[in-house]
Amino acid sequence: MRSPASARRRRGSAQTFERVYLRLYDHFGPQRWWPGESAFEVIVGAVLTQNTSWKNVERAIANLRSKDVLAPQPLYRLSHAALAELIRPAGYFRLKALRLMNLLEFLFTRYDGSLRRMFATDLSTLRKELLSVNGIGPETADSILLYAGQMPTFVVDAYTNRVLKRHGWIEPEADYHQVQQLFHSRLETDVALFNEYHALLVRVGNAHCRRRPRCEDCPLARMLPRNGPLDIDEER
DNA sequence: GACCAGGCACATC
DNA sequence: GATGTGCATGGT
Repeated sequence: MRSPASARRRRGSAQTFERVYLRLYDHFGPQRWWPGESAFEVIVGAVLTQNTSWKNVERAIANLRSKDVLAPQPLYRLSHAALAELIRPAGYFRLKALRLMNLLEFLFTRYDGSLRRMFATDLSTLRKELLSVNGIGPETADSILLYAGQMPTFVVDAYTNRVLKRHGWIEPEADYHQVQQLFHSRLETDVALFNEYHALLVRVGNAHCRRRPRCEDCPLARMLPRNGPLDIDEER
């Protein structure tokens, strides 16, 4: 645990993170994430988007919707082969069909197929449970918790990492937990803030930090420390 | 034709 | 514990 004095000395204050957020919000406006019409659609999208562009995920979700199976019960009744065929455009379709089946199996055996019951569980417990499902890793679990369950956990994805690393805010080898801790320690625990902040990082990552090693022309240029990565607190 | 995209599990050392 | 590999479609 840090003393108040050392907390004041750490690089990258809560105020810095607020300034970054406001800069992004002013520049891009509200992102209104997650792009999905229901909590269940968010969950399915979170699995389908693993290492896959969102455009391809949209095709797969459109297939599910056209067959009227974009809900727990109907999706659970599909065979692996039928589900795989519908989600083919999202890539890794056999693997993702299996992962969705694993998740549905969990939802029905543990929570009787009820998302309301599942999200009534406390955050820490449910996160552990989701991580125990084969095919659900930290990013997918946190996306489900935040964007489908409205639970306050920060999502770290390829965009988050890209933006932070390109601007030198974090060490290149920082892992998922460390990056998440950085946000948890600097931000108020607030679902709407976590939601919008992550969505804005994706937006700026798409617009500016994609291929260039440094992003001199992006809204975040020169906003953060020139002298090395930020300190990561180990406890929240 | 190479490279990339909103990961994750598993094998191997 | 660290590193490498398979999984697959569609856009640039």
